[in-house]
Amino acid sequence: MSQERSPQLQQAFERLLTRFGPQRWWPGDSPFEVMVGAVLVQNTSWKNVERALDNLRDAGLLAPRELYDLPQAELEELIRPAGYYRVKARRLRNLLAVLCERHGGSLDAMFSQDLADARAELLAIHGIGPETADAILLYAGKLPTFVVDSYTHRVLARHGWIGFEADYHQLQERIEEELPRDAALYNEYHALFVAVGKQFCRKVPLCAECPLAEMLPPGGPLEE
DNA sequence: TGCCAGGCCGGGT
DNA sequence: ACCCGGCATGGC
Repeated sequence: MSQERSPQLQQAFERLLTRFGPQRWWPGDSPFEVMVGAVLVQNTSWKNVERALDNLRDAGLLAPRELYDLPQAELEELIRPAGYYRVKARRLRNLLAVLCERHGGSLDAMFSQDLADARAELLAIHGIGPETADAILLYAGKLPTFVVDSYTHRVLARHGWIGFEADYHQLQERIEEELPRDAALYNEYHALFVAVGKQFCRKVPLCAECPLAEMLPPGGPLEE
């Protein structure tokens, strides 16, 4: 019954936090900006997203109604630096339609539902997948859902904490069952996974200087 | 120069 | 169920 839970993820969190310090994610001045950024950053570097957000901010469009009223062609031009600008304009408008037409443009209204309901609502939007939905819920809504990304997957799998074949849901369950259900912790931890991933998982996988190197299984990182 | 980045969708087998 | 291509810009 009281099954013993190994504290590996908690230990990894401590190490990453010690090494990298608080990440203060998500960059953005308002929850709405965070929400927009979550769509724009899909498979894209944050640097490019910043340009797009700057354009929107300079145009005074970082508000639900203002952005939703903008013609799609103009939206496309403004977010162009973020890449995939035609798809993303469509995806943003799909999201804005739900936000504006179902919740009167109020993020608070959208996030005051049960987490499961809010998540389902986001996932039903064309162009919003699990990672984008969770990023919006956690970073814009402060709701406790863990954001899984490719770095998270690699780190956990290479340490043997989960199989490489694990899908998004399995990873999320595995992580959430081992950590206290705490939005601030999830927030920091996801950002730390990205930090360690960028530095150590890109070219040289989990090299000796990786703060998690000592937690690797005997024989080193597992291969895919 | 080529490859990649904080995904997601649709079509083919 | 699986695999794969499309989507696009900017940085290294």
